[in-house]
Amino acid sequence: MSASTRPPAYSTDIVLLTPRAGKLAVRVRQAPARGRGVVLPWAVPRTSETLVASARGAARIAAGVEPNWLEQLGAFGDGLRHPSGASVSIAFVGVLPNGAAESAAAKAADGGAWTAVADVAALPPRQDAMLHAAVAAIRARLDHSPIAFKLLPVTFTLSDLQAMYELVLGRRLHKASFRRSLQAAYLVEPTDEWRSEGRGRPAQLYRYAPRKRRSSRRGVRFELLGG
Amino acid sequence: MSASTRPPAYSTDIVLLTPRAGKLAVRVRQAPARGRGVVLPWAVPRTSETLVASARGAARIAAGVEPNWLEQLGAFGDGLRHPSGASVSIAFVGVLPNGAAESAAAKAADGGAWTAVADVAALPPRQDAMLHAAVAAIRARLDHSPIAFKLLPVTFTLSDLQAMYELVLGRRLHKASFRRSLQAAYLVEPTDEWRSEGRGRPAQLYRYAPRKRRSSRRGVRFELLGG
DNA sequence: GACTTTGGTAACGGTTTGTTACTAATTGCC
DNA sequence: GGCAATTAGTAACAAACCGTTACCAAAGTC
Repeated sequence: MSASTRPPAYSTDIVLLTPRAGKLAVRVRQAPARGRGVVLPWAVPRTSETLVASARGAARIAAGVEPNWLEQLGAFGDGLRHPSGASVSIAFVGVLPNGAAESAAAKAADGGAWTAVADVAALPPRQDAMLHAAVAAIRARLDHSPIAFKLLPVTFTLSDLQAMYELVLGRRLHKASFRRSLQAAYLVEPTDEWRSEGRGRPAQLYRYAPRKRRSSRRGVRFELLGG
Repeated sequence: MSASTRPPAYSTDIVLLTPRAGKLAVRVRQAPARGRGVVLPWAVPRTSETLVASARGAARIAAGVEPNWLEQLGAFGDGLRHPSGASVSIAFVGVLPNGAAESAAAKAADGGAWTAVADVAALPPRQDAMLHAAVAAIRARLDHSPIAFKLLPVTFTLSDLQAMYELVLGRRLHKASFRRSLQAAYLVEPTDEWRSEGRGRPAQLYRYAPRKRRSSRRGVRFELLGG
């Protein structure tokens, strides 16, 4: 990894996301050399190591914890510059629940920070593509993978859950419709606990507890835009 | 690539798919060495070359044509054996329209063949994972990407189109619902031509001609199964 | 107690969609 | 020619879905 050695064949990079102050935040650290840019955490996998394990390790070093949910985004390369000098980088996206980042901050080994996705400045081109791909990926898989639940603590209110969906999707949802769909999906179960947040009626806490249900068997949707 | 040289750092592999006799067929060729297994086309990208270009090249060599639609599936590795010996392989999925494979058969440089996906035997483990990922990917993106249209000739009947959707999805669709959804999506336009296939009323030929339309803005769906 | 704020649900109405049934145009057979 | 068979294409009904409005509940604040 030092500047004198030959660049590695490939790197594993991780886009770590967590909710923070009502926005999606990503883990970055100062670019090692010149400039005031930032970089995503990355590693060069050992030959004995799987790709996911390498990405997990990069996350642990960067943020002090391993992500709650992790998925490969694909291989990025093709002329876009990368800090490692590797010709190809395999990107992962990982998510952390709300407070996990703070409580593990002491264990974080790099001098990095969590930054709102919109405020990230001057990422190397290849990692910039990864960040956009990561946001698009969690948006696309939000209703097929339990991403929203992995961004929340184990218990949460239905308003919390809806806010998380709105945060990832970037648009408002209607309360009644959201809850009706949620009920039909048998994804959550109520706990005995209630949470009072100052003003307003206390909200019941739920936990993620998916039950098997018959698959939908719908017709086709034709959601494509064109081209 | 010869057995005496050091294995490459990574390879690009391509899952080429085309409809054939009412089933999805994939391009494979005989495994180079021992055994009666088959392998997917793959290449070692030159350093000056992008990943897609390398995958396109592998497709051109294997099938004589470049795919009509191409998308990266991701990086595969992690202990699964691969004929190249590379520790990581970047997989692509590409599709060809109905007759394109036959008309370009002369230009195919390897002694490969098109085999129904269900009949493929003894693929190396890593490539077996790629094949499954490829089928899952085109199924998942079928209503967001024009995959079905790229599996068909430029003009086609609506029954052809529905049959292609059924082929990829692996289940039957209802004619009236399918056409109603298609009409609402403004994806096709009729040509002046009609095709008579022997018995039955002739069918009008259509072409893919997507127009811009307002995005749907629906609520969430909660399609996930659990876990 | 009245007002505000947040949680939670009922119910109306328009839209979507699975399904059945029908019409249209051709070929093959008597 | 006449009629069954076959494939294309559409109309229309009924149920499910879903966006929306409205309402009630339980807490804090004045």
